[in-house]
Amino acid sequence: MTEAKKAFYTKGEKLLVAVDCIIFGFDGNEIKLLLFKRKVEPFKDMWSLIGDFVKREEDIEAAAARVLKDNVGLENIFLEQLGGYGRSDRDPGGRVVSIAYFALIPLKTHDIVETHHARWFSPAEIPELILDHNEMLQDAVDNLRIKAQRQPIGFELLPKKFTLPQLKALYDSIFEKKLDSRNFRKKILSLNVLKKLDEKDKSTSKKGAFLYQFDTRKYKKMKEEGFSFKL
Amino acid sequence: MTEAKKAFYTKGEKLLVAVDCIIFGFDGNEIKLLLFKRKVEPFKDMWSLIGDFVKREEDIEAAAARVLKDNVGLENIFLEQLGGYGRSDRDPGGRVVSIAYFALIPLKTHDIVETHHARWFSPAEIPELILDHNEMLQDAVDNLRIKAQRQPIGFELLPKKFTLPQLKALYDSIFEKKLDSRNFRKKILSLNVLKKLDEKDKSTSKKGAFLYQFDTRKYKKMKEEGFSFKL
DNA sequence: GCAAAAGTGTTGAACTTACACCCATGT
DNA sequence: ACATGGGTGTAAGTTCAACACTTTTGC
Repeated sequence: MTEAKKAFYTKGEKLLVAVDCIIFGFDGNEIKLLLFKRKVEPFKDMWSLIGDFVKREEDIEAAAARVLKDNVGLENIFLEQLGGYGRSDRDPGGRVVSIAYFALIPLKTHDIVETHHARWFSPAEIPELILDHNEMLQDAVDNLRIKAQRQPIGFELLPKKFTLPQLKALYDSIFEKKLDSRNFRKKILSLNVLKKLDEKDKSTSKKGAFLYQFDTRKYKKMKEEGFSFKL
Repeated sequence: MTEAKKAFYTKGEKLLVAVDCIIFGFDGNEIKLLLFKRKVEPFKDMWSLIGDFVKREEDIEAAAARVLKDNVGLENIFLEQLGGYGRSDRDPGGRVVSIAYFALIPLKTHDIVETHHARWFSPAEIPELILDHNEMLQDAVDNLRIKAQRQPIGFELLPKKFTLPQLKALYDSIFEKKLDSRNFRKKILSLNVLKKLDEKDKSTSKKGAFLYQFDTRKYKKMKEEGFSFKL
């Protein structure tokens, strides 16, 4: 391209662009959030979402995936954009526009990541976070609630085999209220995406609860078409 | 801050950040989209969303508001973020991360903006747009449909006084199907946010249709609380 | 045998959908 | 008087919300 043609682009001011990941998990009982101790100034050692700067040749979504891989060791997990945060004074360390992503990671992988730099927090114990990260988190929670009613979204948070009481506990936790177990079963089973297995999980009761799996084909189809799952 | 402390920020690569605005309007009959002829290379003279680069000291939302003010002459209008678009190859002119916003502007102001550089398009005649703008637009339409069911969102598109047939035409257009007029009236009136005026608009029929206004207090309250408005 | 969690149905209320005719007025 | 768009009600079907007891089994 000629210099004249490039003029439009060169007059733009360049800014730092970051991605920040809100990582939700589920311990079988409650939804949890993975937070990290910040390693750099300003706000060193405060709790923070995990993030990084976007590289010049990198798609922003790829940057978010890289952050997850590097810090949690997971690939191919549910990752969806929440939105851009760009108040000019949001980061005293410099002008940074951040794109927030939220990720849902399944139960069994939880134990991998707890170190002195990273910890799972239950909603009640979320501390003050750096910058506008509490705001991002609140937006993510709102988003999750809305999504959970239109897509089988919470399902990304469970291991391959799970029980209905577990699934209900997940929804209870997302909506912060106890759903009616009979109505919940009726609704979830009527979606017709669950396969009942011949196995029971006896870890939480003497009677044991039947394990279920998603019927992947129906599940994907439904996800594409969207659905309404009112609770 | 010391040099050491700044190291984290200086190692980040700076990128151009832009905002692009999807501007919806309503002509009393159909929802419309305002597009602009691009003035610069690459893709000069192709149709495009309107946008600009974010300045170093400018909030991203303020940048979107500025774009609207400069190009459409409107301030204080409904403006909501759609999300960030950041594929590294999305713009052959340079590496630009764009934050898309959508704006809803009311009927009466429509006529202000038509020039040879800007035109209102009906959904059926949307041309090929530059870069990923068609993708942004599709996302905006999806978003609008979802929002229209949870918030009185379409209302931003109407002038202060409007008739129920107009409001129905707006919803028909957003959802691309003819709603049942009796059911529509029942639902919209049961929301209890409309004030019937003693005036009629006779511009579209001999009988004339009663004009309505929003009860601003109730309308705001409902917006805060959210609501479900299934169609 | 008892404690603890899993599992199971019904009923009334609320809401959604489908549907067709009269009204008011300008020409 | 007629053409045009505005306005109105009801009944059937569906969906939602509220509700309590029985089952299984490890201890």
